[in-house]
Amino acid sequence: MTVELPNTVAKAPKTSRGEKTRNRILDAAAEEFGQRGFHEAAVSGITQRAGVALGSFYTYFNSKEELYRALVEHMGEITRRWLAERTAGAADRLTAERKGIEAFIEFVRTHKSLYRIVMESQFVAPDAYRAYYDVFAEAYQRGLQAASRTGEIAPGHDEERAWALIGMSVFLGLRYGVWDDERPAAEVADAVAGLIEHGLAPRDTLSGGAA
Amino acid sequence: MTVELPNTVAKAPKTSRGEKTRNRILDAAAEEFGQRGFHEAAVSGITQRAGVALGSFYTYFNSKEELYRALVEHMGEITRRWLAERTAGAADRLTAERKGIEAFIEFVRTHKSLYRIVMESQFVAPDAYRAYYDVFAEAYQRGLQAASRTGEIAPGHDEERAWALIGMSVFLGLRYGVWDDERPAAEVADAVAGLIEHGLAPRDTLSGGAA
Amino acid sequence: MTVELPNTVAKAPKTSRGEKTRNRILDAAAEEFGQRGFHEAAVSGITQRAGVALGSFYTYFNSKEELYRALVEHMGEITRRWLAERTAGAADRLTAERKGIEAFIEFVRTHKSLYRIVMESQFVAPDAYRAYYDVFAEAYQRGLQAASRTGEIAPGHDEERAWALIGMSVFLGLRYGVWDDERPAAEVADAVAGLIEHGLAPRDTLSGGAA
Amino acid sequence: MTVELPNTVAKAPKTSRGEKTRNRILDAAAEEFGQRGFHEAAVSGITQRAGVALGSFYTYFNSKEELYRALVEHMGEITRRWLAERTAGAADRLTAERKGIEAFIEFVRTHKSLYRIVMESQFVAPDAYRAYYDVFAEAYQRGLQAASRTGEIAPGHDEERAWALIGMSVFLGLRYGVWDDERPAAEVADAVAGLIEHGLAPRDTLSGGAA
DNA sequence: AATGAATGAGGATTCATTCAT
DNA sequence: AATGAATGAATCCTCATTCAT
Repeated sequence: MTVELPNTVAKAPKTSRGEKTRNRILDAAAEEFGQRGFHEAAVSGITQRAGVALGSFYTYFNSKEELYRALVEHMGEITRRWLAERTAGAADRLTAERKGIEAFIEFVRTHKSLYRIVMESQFVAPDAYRAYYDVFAEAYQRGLQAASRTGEIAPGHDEERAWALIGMSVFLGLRYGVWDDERPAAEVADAVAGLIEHGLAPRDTLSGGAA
Repeated sequence: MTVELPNTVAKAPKTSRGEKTRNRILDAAAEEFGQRGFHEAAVSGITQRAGVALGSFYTYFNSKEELYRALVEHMGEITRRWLAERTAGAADRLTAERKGIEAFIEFVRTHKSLYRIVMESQFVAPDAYRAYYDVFAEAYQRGLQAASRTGEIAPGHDEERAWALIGMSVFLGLRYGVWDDERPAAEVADAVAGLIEHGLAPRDTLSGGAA
Repeated sequence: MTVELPNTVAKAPKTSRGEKTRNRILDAAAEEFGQRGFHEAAVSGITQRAGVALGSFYTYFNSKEELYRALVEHMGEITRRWLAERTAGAADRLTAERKGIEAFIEFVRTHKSLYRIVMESQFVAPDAYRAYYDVFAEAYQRGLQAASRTGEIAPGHDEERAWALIGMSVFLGLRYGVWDDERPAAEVADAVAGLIEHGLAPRDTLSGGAA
Repeated sequence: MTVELPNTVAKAPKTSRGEKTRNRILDAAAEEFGQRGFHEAAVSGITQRAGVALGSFYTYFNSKEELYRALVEHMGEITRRWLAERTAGAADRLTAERKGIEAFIEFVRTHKSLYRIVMESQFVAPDAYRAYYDVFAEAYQRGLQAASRTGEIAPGHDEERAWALIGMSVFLGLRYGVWDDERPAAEVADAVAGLIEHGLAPRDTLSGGAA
């Protein structure tokens, strides 16, 4: 894993040797944080995993927390790329929704311990956590707006709908990705497809049920 | 606040004085944990808030974590009671859904710092966290089953639908209860009402949109 | 077990009910101290075993240590009585020595955990520990003096001989009483009988070996 | 004092500076434990004596108890070296016995507070205590066997004799080394020499006393 | 850059003893 | 006498961070 330190590049390496060391620390940190959580994780544990001296940690990062934030931001990019790739070819918005849920569950399963970092960031770096979801919500919202303009989905309050749909994915990811990963992701996505599709679909005047 | 220590009644007070002290500690702990989080919270901080000696903490609780768990379980009860009371009079399932979301957002707002304890328990007492939501999910699932039997909602995979709907509430609660509590809860609930109602409503053969 | 509080009777019970409570505490303390050692033993553990309230401990004893000392002194009496009874009928001093070793090993085995209290007192109440052995040494010394006057044993430095012989018993007791109690005590005593008997016996001019 | 950490080399220093610090802590610990005993001794007391920060203790030792054990094992080596050096030139086994007692008393006097660590280990690290004496007993036993094969001493049960003789030394060391160090050690050894020598010497058929 | 030794604040927990009822 | 609640000093250990080499 190679993490591009985002905006606040605190301590950039200047040699390729340094580059390598920094990356080893980053990888080790992802493991340590993912497996043990922020508070149980120790900087010394990270450097041991990385096979470097304790002091080297502070050559590249200003603090344990700074590295943690970097990891969260990195996860944001990873997540978005994963979802984008897997929902790209969707024929329409509703198909994209189903695919998105499936992809998210698979993402969580594939990055189970990494994903833990994101979840825990709510209590370690709350602003990073919020930023993680805000980015999604905004993109989601734009997607819904576009789809409702084209009539693919019913018009509605897109911000709230975006958060609601994100919440669905997150909890399905928790339940069927983190806690129980037996059930095929597609099956889970299919199980809620009706809920989402009818929930979003344009209302037909003749539509039954909820007026 | 009076917390009935659940199963593992570790150290029950035997006098009314003890009862009072234990409750003072419980209240203080809820504040301390809610405001500072589990790791920042100090037992000494709790006892200071409670106005009792440090040692008194251990007269009633075996550890900081045990008390934390007790609080999470207590929150489960509080939450269920709150929601039950506020969705009780709903005319039908779909109304109940909308009311449930509204009520949950209000709950979060009302118990903002307490609710933090629940969320953080995912990383402090993961089993307690899971139990918190499992109880909801089971009840939710039963509710959906009943409603689909009576034809109030479309039949479907109730377990997955339950988790999806819980996720919606949780994230709306996070977004509009914890992070931003300006927007009237009813307004938020209304904003997603269509999504839920059409999503769950019995399908009409003539219904347009999602096939 | 009933311990007569020795000289420093701190808090004597005045009723027969009090008498009973004090004795229950004493018995419980012997168990707790014997099994867990002075530092691991807790006053609350003692009172729990005794089935009385924590506070009652201080109705009868001024401190944890005071009780401990009482127990050590009590053990002195027990030990002496045990040995006296078992060496009483000895035909002569040398027989008494062998019997004494056997009896001591058996004593240690019979009171294994109680005996621990004596040993540990060296670090908890050093004066009590010393007193325990001083009493033995003095009696031993008098015995040796008498025996050497009657010619039963060779004359010698009785104080040093007394301590040497006590040391033998104590270590045989530790090795074959506390650590390993399989070997019949009589066998162990027999195994060192020659050492003691020849060591103490009157020297014959024709005696070989050590001049 | 330089202690070679035995088997479980937990945290070996990698620089000479570290080596020095570890040794300072070791020396300070020997003082603190020797003077105050294991339970009264505080890690902070040790580091203060050593003139290092509290945390440095844990740079080299995993726990208070681990260091204590290291000290006990170290004492085993010291004791054996001391005795070996001082009994080396003995003309025969019986002389060696007398010299051994004298040397042991002197050892105890010279390392009075260190020796306390060994004695107390019975209640802090019982296995280390037992190992301390087991090593002696085995060597002692081998020595007795060899001597009885050459006819220097009477044949007999060497294991039991070894423990008996160790017990003698230990108690003479306690009485005349720890509690009272006025009497010249040689005098004490001489006082029990007859006991040991006649006790061990080969039996002459004409020997009087004990048949 | 890299190393690893040194630091010391911080915090949970224990438990003998006191005291009010 | 008996109870058990209340106290708070005491102590071990962790670990992020700094610094000298």
